[in-house]
Amino acid sequence: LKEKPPQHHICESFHKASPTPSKHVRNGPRKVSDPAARRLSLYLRALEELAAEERETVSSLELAGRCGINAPQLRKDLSLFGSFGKRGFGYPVAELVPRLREILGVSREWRVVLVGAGRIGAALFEHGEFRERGFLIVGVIDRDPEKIGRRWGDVTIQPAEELEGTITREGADLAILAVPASEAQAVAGRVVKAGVRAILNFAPIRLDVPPNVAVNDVNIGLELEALAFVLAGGTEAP
Amino acid sequence: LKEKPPQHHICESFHKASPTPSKHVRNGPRKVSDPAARRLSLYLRALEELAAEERETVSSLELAGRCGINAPQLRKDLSLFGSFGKRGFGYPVAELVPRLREILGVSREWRVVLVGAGRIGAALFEHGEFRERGFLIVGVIDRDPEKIGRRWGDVTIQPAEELEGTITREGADLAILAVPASEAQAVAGRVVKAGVRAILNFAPIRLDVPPNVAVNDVNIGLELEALAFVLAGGTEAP
DNA sequence: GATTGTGAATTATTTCACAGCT
DNA sequence: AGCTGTGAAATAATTCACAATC
Repeated sequence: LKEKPPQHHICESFHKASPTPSKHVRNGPRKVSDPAARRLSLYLRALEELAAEERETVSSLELAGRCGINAPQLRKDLSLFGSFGKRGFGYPVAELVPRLREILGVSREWRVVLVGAGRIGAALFEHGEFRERGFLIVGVIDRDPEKIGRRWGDVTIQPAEELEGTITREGADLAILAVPASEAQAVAGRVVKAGVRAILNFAPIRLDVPPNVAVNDVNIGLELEALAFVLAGGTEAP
Repeated sequence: LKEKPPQHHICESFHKASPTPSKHVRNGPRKVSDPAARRLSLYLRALEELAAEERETVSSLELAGRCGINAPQLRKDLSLFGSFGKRGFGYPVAELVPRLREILGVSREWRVVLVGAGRIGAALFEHGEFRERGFLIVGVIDRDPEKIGRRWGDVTIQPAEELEGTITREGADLAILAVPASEAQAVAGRVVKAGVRAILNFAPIRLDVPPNVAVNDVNIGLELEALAFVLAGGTEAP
């Protein structure tokens, strides 16, 4: 039995390659850690709220406070991508929003194929937030003959055989896997072969994918267990 | 505007207090980091599979491989709680499963109140995995008059006013918040006041709760954005 | 006067390497 | 011989502190 060295899940694929940090060549992003990247999403959301409130500037202290982060952390995170703030004033909200959108890759539209039209799939489909944020569901796949052919919004549920066809025809960039654990690995293999390079996986198993594919797991059971662990006092001394 | 120092979300509440690590007093758990705690859930799941396959022992190498973790990491994680393995043989599957269940706090039943009977709430309710793992939904709350009074399995959907009553009557330990972002903070305040000490939050906002309450966020939009960031090449040099 | 940007210090987490059992 | 348990080393992430700037 061999050790499994290449980690394809997102935490690992975030900081790949280069052991030399190649520091501070301002203007132009460098290696960004996974936690930092996730915090950027929080900042963007908070900034969008501020923009809606017509706020012109915001200090690192206030923005960080809204995100539950501390101020130096936020400043450091943003400084990875440039100097957006004005000393003495804070960050210009209206300018920073599009810059962050650009950095996070949400200034363009992403085409998503949803595999699995069960409860979770349906909940995700209805979740309007995606569309707002530029994630467009261009195909829904299910193997249940009852569901095939039904229309969800603009798309018609396709049978499993149409998975690859839908991905290539619609040019899907991203797949959401809302299928049973027993099928998830097989589906992952197929979507990858069809050209998808990022997967949001709701099945509670580790997907084995090539190193150039990013996987993000949403494991609700694990989240509950983490809470049980805290409630049970697992973090404390006996 | 003041800095927000106390972080109640789970990542922070995991490693609270004690700056002195008070090291290796074997037999009895010590401070456990958030990532380590989450890995324990992965190990448990893999071990349960192995138990189902009637495997007697498993090496750190194989178990770690199945979880996408490396072997020394796994050994170190387990060693935080004791010495479960036999040198030269590996870990005894049948013994380790209940020990890990105990450590993770999933050997007992946890009583859960589900707030929000919309798409996400319904998907969660149907998600049989919870019950298997000891999370029993003892109450469902919604404010939609259409839904109030409907029966979901053994429970009847209660109106919003019944939130506190349900929590105390049913002795709920844990709340799942599947409500719109605009209501999440208010609901969080109420469940905490009613005695809940752990929250699984699906609303894309940061909940402000007292420091003795654990919050775990499931933020699907953020997960998608993290994938977009990788697809857009955000982690790489220009 | 306020607030950013960032090297340096600190703290946390992971990995290594090997002694110690079975 | 094989594999665990664990200090020590290495790496990563966060926080601090303060000079630079508006």
